Amino acid sequence: MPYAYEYPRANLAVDCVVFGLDAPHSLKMLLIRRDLPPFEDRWALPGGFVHINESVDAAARRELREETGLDEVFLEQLYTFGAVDRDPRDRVVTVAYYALVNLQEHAIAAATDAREAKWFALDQLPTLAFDHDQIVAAAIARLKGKVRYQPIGFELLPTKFTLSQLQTLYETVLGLSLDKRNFRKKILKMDLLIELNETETGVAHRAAKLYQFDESKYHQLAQKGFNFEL
Amino acid sequence: MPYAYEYPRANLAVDCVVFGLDAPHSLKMLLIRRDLPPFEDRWALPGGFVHINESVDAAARRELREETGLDEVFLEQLYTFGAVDRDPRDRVVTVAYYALVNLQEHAIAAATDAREAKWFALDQLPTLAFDHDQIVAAAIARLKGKVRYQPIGFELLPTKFTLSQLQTLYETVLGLSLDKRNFRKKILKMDLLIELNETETGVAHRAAKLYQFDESKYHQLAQKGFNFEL
DNA sequence: TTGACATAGTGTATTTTTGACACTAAGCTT
DNA sequence: AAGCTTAGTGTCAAAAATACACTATGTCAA
Repeated sequence: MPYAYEYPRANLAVDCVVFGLDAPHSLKMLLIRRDLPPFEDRWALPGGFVHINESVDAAARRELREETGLDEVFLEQLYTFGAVDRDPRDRVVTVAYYALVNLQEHAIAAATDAREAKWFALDQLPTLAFDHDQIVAAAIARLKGKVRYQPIGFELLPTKFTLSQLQTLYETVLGLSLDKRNFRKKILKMDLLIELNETETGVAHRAAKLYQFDESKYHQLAQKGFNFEL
Repeated sequence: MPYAYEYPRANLAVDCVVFGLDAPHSLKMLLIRRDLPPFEDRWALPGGFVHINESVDAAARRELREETGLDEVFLEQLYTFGAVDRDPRDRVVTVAYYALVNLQEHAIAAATDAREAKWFALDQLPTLAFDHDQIVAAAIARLKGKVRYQPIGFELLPTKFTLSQLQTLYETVLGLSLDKRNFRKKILKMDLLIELNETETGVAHRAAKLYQFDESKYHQLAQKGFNFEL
C-alpha cells in the first residue's frame, strides 16, 4: 500500500454510455459484461479508474478504447455521480460520459479485451451493475434534450447520408414522427447540408441523394449566434 | 499518513459558482479570498474537499454553507473539471456546482469564516485562483442557456416580484432587451404566475402588482411535457 | 393642491413560422 | 412492362412572434 494520504480519498472513475444507430429505427447501447466482483457477470457501462497522471477526459477516452475498441468518436461529459454507497466495496465517484458512434464506420467492436461486449436496444436493456441504470437514464434524457438544439445527431450517421436517414434518426431519438415535407424544408433552410452528386446504392427503389453535414459552416454560424433547432 | 491505497488517488473537491441578482440590471457572483496557499490572497470560488462519508452533492451544500452562510438555495451540478495540472500542488479533480440566490431574502452573507467574502459584478471579476475563470465561464454559459428553457430565473428573485423585475432579470441574464407588452403576454399565457392582491411599496411612482411563481402547477405541467420557454 | 415625474399597464395589425396534407418521379424486381 | 417501394415536391390555414404608443396611477416637490 505505497500511497498514503492524511485524509481518506475516494476512488475516481469514468463510465461511458455509448449510443449507436443500427438499422433504421433502432438506437442501441454498448455494454460490457463484468468479469470481476462486485456485480461479477452483470452487464455494465464501459469504464474504469482515472489514472493519476491523466485528465478525466483522457481517462474516458482511454477506457472507451480499451474496453470497446472505439476511438475518435464524439464523447462528451454527462454528469458526475457521487452518492456515498454507489459502490458497495469502496467509495467511488464516477464521472459519466456519453459517446455517439456511427455503426457503419466504426465496426461493431465486440470483445476487445477478454470481456464480452454487446449492443442492446434501448428498450431491452438488462439491469445494470452499480447505479448504471441511473446513469443510462440521465444519458438518454441528455441525448433527447440536446439533439434538438445542437447538431449532434450527425455523429450517429455515416458521413454521407440521405434525408430520410436523417429524419428517421430524429424520429427514433425523439420518439415521435415528423412530416417529411416539413422536415426537409426546415433542415434544408438551415443551409448546413452539402448536397452531394451521389445517390444511395444497393436499394431496391429510387435512390436518394446523399448529403453531408457542413461542419465548418456550422461553426461559423454558431459563433454568430445561430441556433440549430430541430 | 494513516490512509494508504494500492494506487495513487486524486483529491476530490467541489466548487460553487454563486449567482445573485442585485439592484436591477446587475448580476453578481460571490467570491472568497483564499487564506492559504496555493493562490493565497487570490479570489476564488467557495469550495473545498469532499469528505469520505458524504455525497458530492452534500459536500457542495456543506461548503456553501460553511464558506458563505447560504443554505437552502438552488444548487445544481455544472461540470467536472479534471485536468491534471489544475492544482499546482496535488492532483485535484473538482465537481463544479452553480447556485442561484435571491439577495433580498438571503442576507449578504459576508465573511462567515475568517475568510473575506464579496459580491462582484460579472463584468468586474478579478482573475481567479486555479482554473476558476474557466469554471465561471462555463457557469455563465449554462445559466444563459438554461434560463430560457427552465424557470430557474425565479430563484434569483424574491418570492413576490413584479413583472418588470422579472423582465429586467431576463434582460440582464440574456443580455438583450425585450418588448414589455410581448413579454407580459407570453409569460402570463403560460399561466404559471399567481397574481397577488398586493402591490409594490416604497417606490416613487405607480406601484406594480406583485406575482408569485406557481411551483406546483409548473411541476404538473412539466410532467405532461410542457416546456417553459423564454 | 396641483403639476411634474416615473413607471405600470394595455391592444392591434403585420409578418413569420408552423403544421396539415397527396400526388408524381425514379429505380429495381419479377 | 407491370408492380412495388421509397424519393421528392408546394400550397393553404392557423398560430406565434414582432413592432409599436398611449393612458393610468402613484409619489414628490413647489
